[in-house]
Amino acid sequence: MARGKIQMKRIENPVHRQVTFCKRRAGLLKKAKELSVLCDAEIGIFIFSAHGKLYELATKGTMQGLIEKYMKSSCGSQDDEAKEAQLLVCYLATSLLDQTSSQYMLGGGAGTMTLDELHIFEKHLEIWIYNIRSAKMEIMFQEIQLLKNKEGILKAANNYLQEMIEEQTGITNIAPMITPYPLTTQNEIFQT
Amino acid sequence: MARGKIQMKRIENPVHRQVTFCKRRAGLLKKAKELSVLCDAEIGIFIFSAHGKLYELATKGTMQGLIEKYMKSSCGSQDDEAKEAQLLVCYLATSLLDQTSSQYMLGGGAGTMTLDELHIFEKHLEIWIYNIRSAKMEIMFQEIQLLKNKEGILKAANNYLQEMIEEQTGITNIAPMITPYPLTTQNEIFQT
DNA sequence: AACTATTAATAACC
DNA sequence: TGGTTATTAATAGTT
Repeated sequence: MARGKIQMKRIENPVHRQVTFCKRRAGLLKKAKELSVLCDAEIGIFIFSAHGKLYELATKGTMQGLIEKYMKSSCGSQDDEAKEAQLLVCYLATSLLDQTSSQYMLGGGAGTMTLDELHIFEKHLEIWIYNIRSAKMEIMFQEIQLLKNKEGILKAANNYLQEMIEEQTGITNIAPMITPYPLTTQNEIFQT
Repeated sequence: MARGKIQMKRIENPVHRQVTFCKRRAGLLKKAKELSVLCDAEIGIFIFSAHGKLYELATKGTMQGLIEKYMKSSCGSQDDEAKEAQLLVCYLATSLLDQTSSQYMLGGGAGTMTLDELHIFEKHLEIWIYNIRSAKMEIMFQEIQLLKNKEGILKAANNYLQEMIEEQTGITNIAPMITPYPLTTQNEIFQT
């Protein structure tokens, strides 16, 4: 917006890009502060530079508080189980992130949660552990199936090779072999 | 920035404030998009109006992804256990919030976590459950102590009343009474 | 929501 | 980086 307008696309010259990043970043944060003051709004901004460096602003309170508020506001269009899970995450995040000490928020027993809250929390975690165990079981079951399939394929291949050898040599008492290379079959869609 | 400058303080006229909020909010988001495009930056903004309504922007990817990235960037100055716990929360949040389906992310078994990840996750939750149970136990222990104290006080009061009655009436075989009102003692610092 | 007179932001340059 | 200035962009007050 000065000395000629610029195209709204990535600035290719790295020096120009860096200069513009600094200036516009400062401008953006200034505008955010102004908006917050003038209109009594609460604003959070994160800016990650192309190289991953973080610049942040939180008007009023902390970024953690804003993130928490954001989660409460935006997790509003989902069904019950997912919502419940998200609330739990918010709860965990709140409890933990508010904590600056070295202990888990529950260590020491004099934390901020009541007995009822702890009870609910415990039940949630139990459900999660149950779900995790189910997921683990399913993954292991799939792996077992996969291994069984492979075993069957290898045995079949082995038998086939053995028959070929028998045909060619007339010798019948060769021990079963293991095929030394992978066989490509439709079962390979399970990646190991 | 037009037709006269304005003071950098809350606009008291609600109509003016609302209009300015709309205009400057649009301006801020526009500037953020421009900065993102021009300088290849990743930007997230939340704006909560004074009444709590949320307006958000995430250039590139989702706000959840940005929050995650933010947490990874900014949770860098804490000790090990707290950091571990925070990473776990990030992990939970990521896994859950990326999910729009009605199931927990682990239901169905075809989720994004590997067996190793699930294993670690399970261990973390077990630790948490252990900590929660410890906290519950401690709270319950305190309550038991409190109840025992109260019991002792009530018994003492009961005895005292009984003695008074004996003195005044000469009758000795009245059954022990329960005091009908609470006694204020130093043990009341444990709030029930 | 549209219109402008102004102010504020900033692209190019140093 | 940090400052200057010619321009453009944003917007305060108004309709």
